[in-house]
Amino acid sequence: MFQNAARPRGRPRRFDEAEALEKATQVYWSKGYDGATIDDLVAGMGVGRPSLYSVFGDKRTLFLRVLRAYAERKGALAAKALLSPQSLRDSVASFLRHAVESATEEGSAPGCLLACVAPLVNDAEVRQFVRNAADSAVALVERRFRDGISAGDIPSDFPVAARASQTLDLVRGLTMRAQMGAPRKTLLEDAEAAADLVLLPRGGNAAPEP
Amino acid sequence: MFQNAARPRGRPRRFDEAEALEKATQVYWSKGYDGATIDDLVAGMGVGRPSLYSVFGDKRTLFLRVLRAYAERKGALAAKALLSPQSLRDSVASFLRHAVESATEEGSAPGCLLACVAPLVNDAEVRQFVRNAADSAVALVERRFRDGISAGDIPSDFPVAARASQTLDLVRGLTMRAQMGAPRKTLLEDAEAAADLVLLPRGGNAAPEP
DNA sequence: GGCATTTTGAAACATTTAGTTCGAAACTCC
DNA sequence: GGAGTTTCGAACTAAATGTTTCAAAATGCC
Repeated sequence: MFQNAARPRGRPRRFDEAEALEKATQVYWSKGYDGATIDDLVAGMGVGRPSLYSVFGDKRTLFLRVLRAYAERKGALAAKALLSPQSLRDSVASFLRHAVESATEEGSAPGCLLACVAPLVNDAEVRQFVRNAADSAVALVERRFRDGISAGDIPSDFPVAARASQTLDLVRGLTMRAQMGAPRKTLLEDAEAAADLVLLPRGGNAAPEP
Repeated sequence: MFQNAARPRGRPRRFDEAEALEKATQVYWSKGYDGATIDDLVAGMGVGRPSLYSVFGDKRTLFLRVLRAYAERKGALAAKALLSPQSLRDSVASFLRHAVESATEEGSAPGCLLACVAPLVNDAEVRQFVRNAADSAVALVERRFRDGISAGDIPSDFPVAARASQTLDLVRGLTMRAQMGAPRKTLLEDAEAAADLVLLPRGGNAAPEP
């Protein structure tokens, strides 16, 4: 009555797969890939060791699943933060603010799994994934800048590509400071300032006031 | 005749302490703190295991020594890059360029020990050290900005504190991209653009052309 | 040359780690 | 209720890891 999907045949699982993956995210996030032991994961996920291996594969495979789920979830939130607001300035500020809030969320380790811990993992597939995620992020910001040009929020000679990658560099900087323990309040103020900076008109020209 | 310092009494060391520390830097840098095993260090440093322990202490102590030496060396180079040029724009560009060059140096792992691997080490002393290094760096840039105001390179209402921390956030972003495998050429171009960005006059005002 | 002193290399040690095995438990289907 | 299927918990294994021990080697001092 409660589940429309037919219940599988054998003994039912004691854990929820998505929930366990979320818990695994926290473990990897707070301890790093090498620093997280299987015991840490077993304890943090609330899953027996054999279940961990049979359901999620080995440590590396689990990390990849964690990373993919994390990137999908956080990527969607970041895109929403960037694309929801009307004005470009609000979009960029919201994007940066979201990054800071996510990196300073209580209950999670500070920083960012994708930005701070994954790049350090010595694995070709992980590194490729991180690169792709970074490329997607800058492409997203670039698109928003182009829409801002169409909407007249910024001049048509706005250096879209450069400012997009600078926006992401600033996000990385804020995220790393979050991991280093910088307080959320400071970082939120800096996020606002960063939004102002990347939207500044090119040097040497007067700023148009639309 | 060769050494003015009296030679110590016992069997002479087969390795140079500073050189071994440099090699250890490379090992920690490329493999991370948890990822670097004592075997890696012994192999990379060209030092026997007992010598490693008797001279450098345990793994954690060695990492702290490595980190301190690294920060001192790289900090001096960064300060030189920032303070040598005459014009402010050259200073900032040189600072950013130096960061990129250091993070993409061949023969070393990409990225930065202090920016990419140390913050992930789960140790209070390491984290404190990283925080202090970050604070020193932003203070250095702030000072350069203030000198730039005195020299008339930038207007007196230039937001020194904000732009200094943004400069360092951009450095962090560039460094992380280096670690992710971004090519040096791209990063050097982006470093120039970053220097232009952080020196842009405040929005809404025309840029003074001195 | 012999003695004190320091470093070295190889091996040993205790612990931790990633990954597996296996019987018992919990469920569905008949 | 019993057969078949899947998961669970605990113990196990083999390898890796951080650290130490110890005798032999290399030096200075007398």
